[in-house]
Amino acid sequence: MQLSKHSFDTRGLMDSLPLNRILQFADLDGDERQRLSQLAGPRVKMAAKQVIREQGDPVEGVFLLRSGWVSAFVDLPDGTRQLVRVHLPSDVLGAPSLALHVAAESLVATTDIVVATLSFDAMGEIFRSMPRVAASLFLCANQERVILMDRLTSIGRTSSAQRLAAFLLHIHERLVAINPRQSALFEMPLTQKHLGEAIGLTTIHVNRTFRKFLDAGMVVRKGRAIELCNLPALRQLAVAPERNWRSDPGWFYNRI
Amino acid sequence: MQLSKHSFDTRGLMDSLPLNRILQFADLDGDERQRLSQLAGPRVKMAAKQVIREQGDPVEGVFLLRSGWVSAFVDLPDGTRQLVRVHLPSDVLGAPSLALHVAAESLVATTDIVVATLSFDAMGEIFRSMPRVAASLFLCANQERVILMDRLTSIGRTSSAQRLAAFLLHIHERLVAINPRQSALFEMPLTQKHLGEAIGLTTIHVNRTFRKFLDAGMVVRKGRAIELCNLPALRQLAVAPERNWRSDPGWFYNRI
DNA sequence: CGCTGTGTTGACAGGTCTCAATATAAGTGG
DNA sequence: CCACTTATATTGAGACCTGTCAACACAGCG
Repeated sequence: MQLSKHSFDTRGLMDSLPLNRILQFADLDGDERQRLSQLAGPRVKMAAKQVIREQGDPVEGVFLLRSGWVSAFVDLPDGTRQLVRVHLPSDVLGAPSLALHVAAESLVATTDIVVATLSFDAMGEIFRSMPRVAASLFLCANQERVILMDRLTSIGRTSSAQRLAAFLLHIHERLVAINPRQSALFEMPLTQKHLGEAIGLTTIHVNRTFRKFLDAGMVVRKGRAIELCNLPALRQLAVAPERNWRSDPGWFYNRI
Repeated sequence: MQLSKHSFDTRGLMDSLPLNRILQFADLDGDERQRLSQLAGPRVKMAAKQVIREQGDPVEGVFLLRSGWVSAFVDLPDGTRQLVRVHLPSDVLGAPSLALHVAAESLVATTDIVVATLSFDAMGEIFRSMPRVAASLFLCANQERVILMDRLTSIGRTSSAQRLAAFLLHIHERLVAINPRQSALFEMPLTQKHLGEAIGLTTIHVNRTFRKFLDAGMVVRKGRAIELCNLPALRQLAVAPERNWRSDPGWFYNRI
């Protein structure tokens, strides 16, 4: 990992990780959370646009995003790239590449971020002695698959306006999952170039499509933030099926 | 699951499952394989076009594909659908929906198939007492994420010919992974409609694109089979990055 | 034998991309 | 704080790729 000059280590019990994402399917007990936090490496600050790990780099573990946004790209030889995932705080980064020797995706800080590392040894420890945490990671990976499947469907089967609406709604829903009091107004650090790379359109066409949303009053821009003013209309436009993630603790963990 | 009238139960030690996919990252010992086979439910035969589990159906576990091809679709309200995954023998089916109450994808038999079930209880047992098998499932899930990311990149950033080439090559590579002696000639049970649903094109455009491959001699059709006659040309056309899956047993399992 | 699913082809419409240019905002160094 | 540079956003015109509509051939199958 490229270390920022501002990087520093504050590992310790008081320095608990944001585990919202891993804990979403069921509560882990205090001991499990504490051990998980202890397994994480030092937290590292990085500036926006810094590269956490580039496609082709050797895989030495995964990362836990403590704060900020990270974009995962698949780079193509011609210089274009596909934004395959926008990561928000508490996300596990880079796990897909665990199946590979070298990273399949480039992880790029979209905002200033703080990340911690989870080494192979830490992963091994989790699977060896923390089966409920292992199951949580497994479920998160499968949740990511559903999200990728929905993105694939959006890009493969729907128009530019539908794609953009679905993507903006998806980001909003994820922010709500992190903070239930999140309103429809949120900071949007992704540029229109990012949006195009995410939904399979050119920057120019994203601009035209986004402009239609603005003109229609469905979205309003306020500085670097946007407000989704007409969620029902956006939802109707974006035909994406609703996904209700499991949150009933007993369903799976009781069996472990 | 919809039971075929031909379904029958042959669970038993002699009835070992095809575990190529789960074993790909590392060898499990005989005891682990045996217990895994015992955990699986009865094997069930189903005819082509039968639905294993439909989008919206309650999730009660996952499936192990013993033989045949299965397609996973995300269905849209307007009747169109995205083919998000082609499953081959030894694949785990339906795992993405573990994170949900109801299935995110429809699993449809593309050929006549034989599947076995893996219940929640079986999954719990795996995570509780077979950590190396759990890790294998986790790695498979992450491998699937890479594959989905590559499909997303293909659809989002490349032309119709590039998409079709990448998809045909992907199928071929997976067949080779199952059978290293697999030649470039293989049965293709997917219709052009399937292909279009997989790579985000209309059937008609798939036909035109495929025809160009035929006219160029890159692909030859032999009955229900096709032969990829010019793999280098197809690979150059499909800009998809090559993914070399880990197969060094020690890297992760030694830590468990 | 008709039926249904699949493959094939042409003409045309439409959505998205490309190219070019400009405006606006953000970042940087003096 | 300003001048400069860079990144991002915006707009128009035209080309190209892909989709739509319509029609027909062909095969498998009951």
